[in-house]
Formats: sequence, structure tokens, C-alpha cells
Amino acid sequence: MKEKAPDRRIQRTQQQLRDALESLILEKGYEAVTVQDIIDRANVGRSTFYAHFWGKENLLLSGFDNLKELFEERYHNILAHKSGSNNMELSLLFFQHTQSYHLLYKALLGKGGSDLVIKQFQSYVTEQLRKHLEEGWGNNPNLKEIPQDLVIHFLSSSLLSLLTWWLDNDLPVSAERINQLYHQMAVEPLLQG
Amino acid sequence: MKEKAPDRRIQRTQQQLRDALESLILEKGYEAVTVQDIIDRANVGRSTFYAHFWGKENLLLSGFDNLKELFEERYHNILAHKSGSNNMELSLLFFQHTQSYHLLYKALLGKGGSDLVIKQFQSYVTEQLRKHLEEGWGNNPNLKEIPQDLVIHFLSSSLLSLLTWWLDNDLPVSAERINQLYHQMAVEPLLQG
DNA sequence: TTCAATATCGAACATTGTGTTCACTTTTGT
DNA sequence: ACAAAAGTGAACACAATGTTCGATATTGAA
Repeated sequence: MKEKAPDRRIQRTQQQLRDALESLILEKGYEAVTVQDIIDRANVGRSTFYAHFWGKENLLLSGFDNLKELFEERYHNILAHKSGSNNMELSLLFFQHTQSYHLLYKALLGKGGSDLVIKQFQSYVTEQLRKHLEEGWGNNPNLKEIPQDLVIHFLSSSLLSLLTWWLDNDLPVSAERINQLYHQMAVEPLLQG
Repeated sequence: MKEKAPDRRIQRTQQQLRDALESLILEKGYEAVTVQDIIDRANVGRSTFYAHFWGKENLLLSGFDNLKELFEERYHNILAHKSGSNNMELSLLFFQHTQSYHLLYKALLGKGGSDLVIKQFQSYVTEQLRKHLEEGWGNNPNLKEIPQDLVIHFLSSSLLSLLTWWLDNDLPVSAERINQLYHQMAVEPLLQG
């Protein structure tokens, strides 16, 4: 039973479109980019664009999925190396990953970024935090009185809040330092009352 | 030197447009509302609309300015009554004011709300917190190491975070309780280390 | 009450961006 | 080599924005 070979044209076209959108976002911000801009820069026909994506939001989110895959790759690599301690800081990885692609992240999440991506990012962080935290606590007395979903919502909002400050100020401190501030301001107070 | 009497037509038209937008937002959310919807419901000519506002964002912000005035009215009334203690909780007033207009606030700030208003609200809260806090602290040892604008940014994001949770869950707790949670989670940890 | 000023009306128009269609061409995997 | 699949781009339909302008209605002030 053979694998059906994927058509290279599809991969090429989609990647060209994602790259075109990315460079256009860096130039003038997501809102100002039109479908026409994208297909001009990507050298792709109009009907081809719509054969692949519902619209530019869809293309954007497909690019965001790429970023997520890169992040998860890094995450799993690190887990594999430090095989015993799965207690590795998830938040630090977020900050480090952001640093690696900070221009793109700033265009997407900073002032004038794309609200769509901000929402997606927020819900992705929320989901990851939920997974990561459900294992590690559960019996902290300080959290008994606070609804769990509020705690998660608060932690992911706080992370995004520090992240946007960091990006909008062009990374004035290291990833380790901003992560430390995040813990100092949002995480430890909740865990230690 | 007499005051020029204001033309009642202007006030009436602008208020009709604001009211029309508000009711349309409650019905189908800001994004889905078109200028045509607004002028149909307000019974106002198309050119008249554009004689008053650049577009629907502009009209929306003018409505938001109205809300701000209502809030500041309440704020100053309370300051006048409790004449000595200007230590009245600013955040509690935000939550209480939100409760009074919670349907509108939910439509504007909750899931599916208007990103424009969220940004405006965020920057308004930031500005108010800055004014309110600049008097009261200044020499807290825990804050020496954290950039002040990050602290303000964090506090206003946290406030918005709790507010949206509160709205999206249809006010499951009282204004006093959500304010207490805000202090417990975000404010006190910063002030007391 | 009169009246000049000005706000409103609304239909017609120009413009911009979206999304679809389709006959034709090119590329791909086998 | 060749059938299947993907890409092309011009032409279209459409939805919403924003402007223009001559005619009409309302207003504030004398």
C-alpha cells in the first residue's frame, strides 16, 4: 500500500502565499494588506488563492499554525533532552520562541497587530497552560476559592500582557528576565498566597 | 457676549445615530453592523451621517465617550460625598459601572466585542490607573525593580482580564467579589511582595 | 412672524475590495 | 506519454464605503 505522493505545486503555492503575507505584514501591518497585494507578491493567480484559502484570515491562521508547529517541535525536543524534568518552564519557552521570531510576533501581537491572531494566540496559550497545570497542582489551598477557569484566564492574559509590553518596547530585557517578572507578578502570588 | 445657541438638529441626529448603533450592536455585534443599517434605523440620510462622523468607528468612539462621561460623573459624585477618603476603590467603581450597563459592555468588551473599543477601554483604564496610583505609592520597595509602565500595563490588563471573564460568564459573582478577586490576584501581590 | 443660515435629504455616482466562473495552459505523478 | 490535477487571469457579480449636489425642512435670532 503506497503513500499517495503529494503534489508539489500545492505546497509551493501555499508557502508562497504565506511568505508573501508575512513580508507584507512586516511592511504595513495586517489590516492594510489586501488579497490583491498577497497574490501580486506571491505571483499566484486570483482564483488559485481562493482554491486554497477562504480569505486572508484563513491564510493568516495557516501561517500561525506553522509557528505553532515550530514551537511544539522545540518544546518536545527540550522535553526529550532533559528527560526527567518535565517541569521545564513552559512560559520561558514561549518567551524564547517569541524572541526568535520577534519581528513577526511584534507585527502580529504588538500595537497595530492582528486581533484575530491575538485571540488565537490567547486561546492557544490558555490551552497549553491548562494542560501543563492540570498535572502539577490541584491541591493548593489558595486556589480553592477562585474558579479554576478564572485562574487560567488570568494567567494567560498576564502572559500575553507581559509579552506585548516586551515586544512593543523592543525586547528591553532578556527572555529569562521577562519570564522571571511574569512569575513574580502573576504566577507565584497565586501559588503562594 | 452671548453664547451661540446650539442647533438642536445636530444633537438629535447624533444621538439618534448613537442609539441606533447601540441597539444594532446588541442585536448582532459590532462587526456585522453596516453604515446602511445605522442610518436606516436612525432614519437619517446617508450624507448626513458622513457630515457628522468619519465612519462607524468614529460614531462608536463618540458613544464610548458618552459612557466615559457617565462614569466620571459617578466617580466625582462619590468623591464629593465621601469627602475625606479619596482612597475609594477606583477598580470597584469600574466593576460597578460595568454592572450597570453590562449588556452593552458585554457586547463591546466580551467575546465577539469590538477590538477598537477594547483598545480604547484598555488605554482609558491605563490612564486612570496611572493618575490614581501616582499619588499613592512611589516608595514601595517591591516595585523598585520593575519598570513602572510595566506595572501599570499589567494592572490594567489584569483588570480587563477579570472584567471580560465576568462579562462572558454573565456576572456570576457580585461587583464587590470580582473586585476582591482582582485585588487578591493582581494588586496586593505587587504591593506586598 | 419673518428670514437668512444651515442641517437634512436621498438618489446618483465613483471607488474599492471580495469572491466566483470558466475556458485555457502548465505541471505533476505514474 | 498521458490523464489527472493545479494554476491562470480576465470578466463578472456583489457588497459596502464614501462623495456630490440640488431640493427641502428646520432652526435661532431679529
